[in-house]
Amino acid sequence: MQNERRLSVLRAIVEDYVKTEEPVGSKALVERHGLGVSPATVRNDMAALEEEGYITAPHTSAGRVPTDKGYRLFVDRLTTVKPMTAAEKRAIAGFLDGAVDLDDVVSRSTRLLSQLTRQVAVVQYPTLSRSTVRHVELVSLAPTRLLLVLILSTGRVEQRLLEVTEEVSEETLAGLRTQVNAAVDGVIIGEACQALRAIAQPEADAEAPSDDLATSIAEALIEAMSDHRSDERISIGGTSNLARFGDSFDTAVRPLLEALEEHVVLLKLMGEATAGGLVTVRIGAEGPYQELSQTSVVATGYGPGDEALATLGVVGPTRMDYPGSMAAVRAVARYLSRILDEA
Amino acid sequence: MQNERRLSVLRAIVEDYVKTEEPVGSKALVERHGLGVSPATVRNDMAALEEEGYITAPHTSAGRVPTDKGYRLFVDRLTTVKPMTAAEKRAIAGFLDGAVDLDDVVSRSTRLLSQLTRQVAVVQYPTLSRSTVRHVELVSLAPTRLLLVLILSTGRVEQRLLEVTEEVSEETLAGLRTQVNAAVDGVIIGEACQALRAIAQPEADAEAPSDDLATSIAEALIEAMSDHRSDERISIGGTSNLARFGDSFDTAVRPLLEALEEHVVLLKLMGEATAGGLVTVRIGAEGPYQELSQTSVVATGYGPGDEALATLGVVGPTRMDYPGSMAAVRAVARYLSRILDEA
DNA sequence: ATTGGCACTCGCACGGAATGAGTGCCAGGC
DNA sequence: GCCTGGCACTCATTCCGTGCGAGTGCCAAT
Repeated sequence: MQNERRLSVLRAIVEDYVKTEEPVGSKALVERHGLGVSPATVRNDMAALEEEGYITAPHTSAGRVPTDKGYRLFVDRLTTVKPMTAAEKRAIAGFLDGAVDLDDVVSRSTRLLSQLTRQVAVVQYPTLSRSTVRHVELVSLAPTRLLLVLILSTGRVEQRLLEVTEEVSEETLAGLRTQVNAAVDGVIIGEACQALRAIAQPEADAEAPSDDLATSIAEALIEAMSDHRSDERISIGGTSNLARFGDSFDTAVRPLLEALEEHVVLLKLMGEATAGGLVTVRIGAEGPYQELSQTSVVATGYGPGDEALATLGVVGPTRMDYPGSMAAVRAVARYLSRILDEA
Repeated sequence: MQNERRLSVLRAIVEDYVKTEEPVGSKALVERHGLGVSPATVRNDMAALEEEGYITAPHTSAGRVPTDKGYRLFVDRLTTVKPMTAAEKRAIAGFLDGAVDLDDVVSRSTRLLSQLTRQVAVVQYPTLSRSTVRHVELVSLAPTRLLLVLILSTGRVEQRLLEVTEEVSEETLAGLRTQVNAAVDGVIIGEACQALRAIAQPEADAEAPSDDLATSIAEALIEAMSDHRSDERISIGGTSNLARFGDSFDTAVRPLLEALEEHVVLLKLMGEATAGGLVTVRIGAEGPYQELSQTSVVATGYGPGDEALATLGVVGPTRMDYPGSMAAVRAVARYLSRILDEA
């Protein structure tokens, strides 16, 4: 693939097809785009492109449609992420600024992203694993019932109810509270778990105030920290945008709807978080799920300080406005990261 | 509508139509159901039923289809909610018992309900308004940054970050903590707000420790308590079940998908919470939303002690298995209420 | 290398006929 | 009086056959 014009032709085909949703022919191409050659020339180029597998003809007498390989080349080499307009930037900032807590931030981001791209938006809640512990609070609700509150640097709050066998006095609790906080405050999750394990199994230390109690508290906290469920929590929005693809319902929409229910699949699909403005694009059958051979994923990582705590992105049919989606995904991830920075 | 057999015919039509998704004719009716009469007789009854508006014929030479009015009569008089089997009950209990916190309970209920009914399930988070305050915790994260944690009797936990201008000492905070908790512990939300307002505006009381601080804390708590967002929080699941209705995509599925994004609309649709085993059924155009003339809602209230704190139910096309859906909705609401009772 | 010309290929939309499920009505039987 | 078998009728759906047109592939000319 060296020829310069051929690339332009491919670009034009992708752009036209995404816009019109119909196979595009040689004549329409030269009219709509200003490539100063005749349809016949374009036909030659198209034949070559088809030969190389970048486009395909649904049937003999129809125009051409990009293949997955064609889309891939398009996003890799033929497109530069167009920056958002100032107005869009303002809209994003304004929309996200009103958020009151982490849940709200995530749900607003989801709505925003789905509206910007008119696709289905997926936002993963910030992962626990790399965040740090900000505070642990122990509250006694009833004589034998405790509430553990775990506050993380991302703003996420996990709580656990804990029934204990013996009554717990306020003093004991206060002691434990300071002990636990001394051990884990400001510490990264993984190490905090280590520290808690040490508390849970006081190796013949005589100074442990109330072994059973400390042990069960520590275990509950460890469980809360390593809870898989939290890694899997995601927010989905804009499902109704799928209505635009009422045609190809069985091949494209149905499998996607099913995948959206399978959060685990979805997360795998979004892939590893890659922060720092790098947007990953997964096109069609480029993954292990052949049911999703018609859907693409545009995703990126986000998190405070360019550290990718979680992923966010949009999913939709392969026939998608990639430059627009990539720009929106990148912009939202950037603002979201900034908000987490401040918090 | 007096004739006994006519009612049987209507019931048979509804059951058959729901099962086969096709207009049902007189011949098929007498074959599949054991009504011991000839097709001709059934035809007469059908003509009468059509006259009265309970069924309609899509076109001259097709079978009959129930109208909304027909479904209405069916659910009101022709069906007894069939109890769940023992196995189903066990499955429900087992599935809901593993939940670790309120979020988990709600999301499990959603999944459960959508799997039982093969419809889209909607579960509203327990409303704040009628629940009581169990505990308020004030945590200082940084010298000028506080975290307020509000724990309610339903197990719901709301948190708010609060920036203050002056540094707050641990002692001041402890004093405020006891003061606030003394005022609101165990008190129903509405009254707790009253009590907090009293704290927020200490009417020339000299003993207030730090007016500004107390005021802003109280205000943040009031805001958290009366936050509309929480009343609107709902969990949706089983969207992929809509795929079964790939036909009638534009008339049924698309409007429903759109309604599912509009949580406010959805909540209005679910209607007033009616607890105590009473299941409400809204059929087709029986509401203000003409876009949803093809969708029905089966809902009920739930909450601890038969007090309806929130609603839960399923939405789907009017052609729905009403007895099954009603039974599932009732069963899940019952178990969910029981769990909230225990918590 | 590009271009105009031209024959060719198919998918699709349109129209008419055949099909058949289902109805409405009527006259006769229990 | 209600039920039943028979019969003519309706009309959506299906199946072909045809014409049309968009679009291609190739070739000869520039």
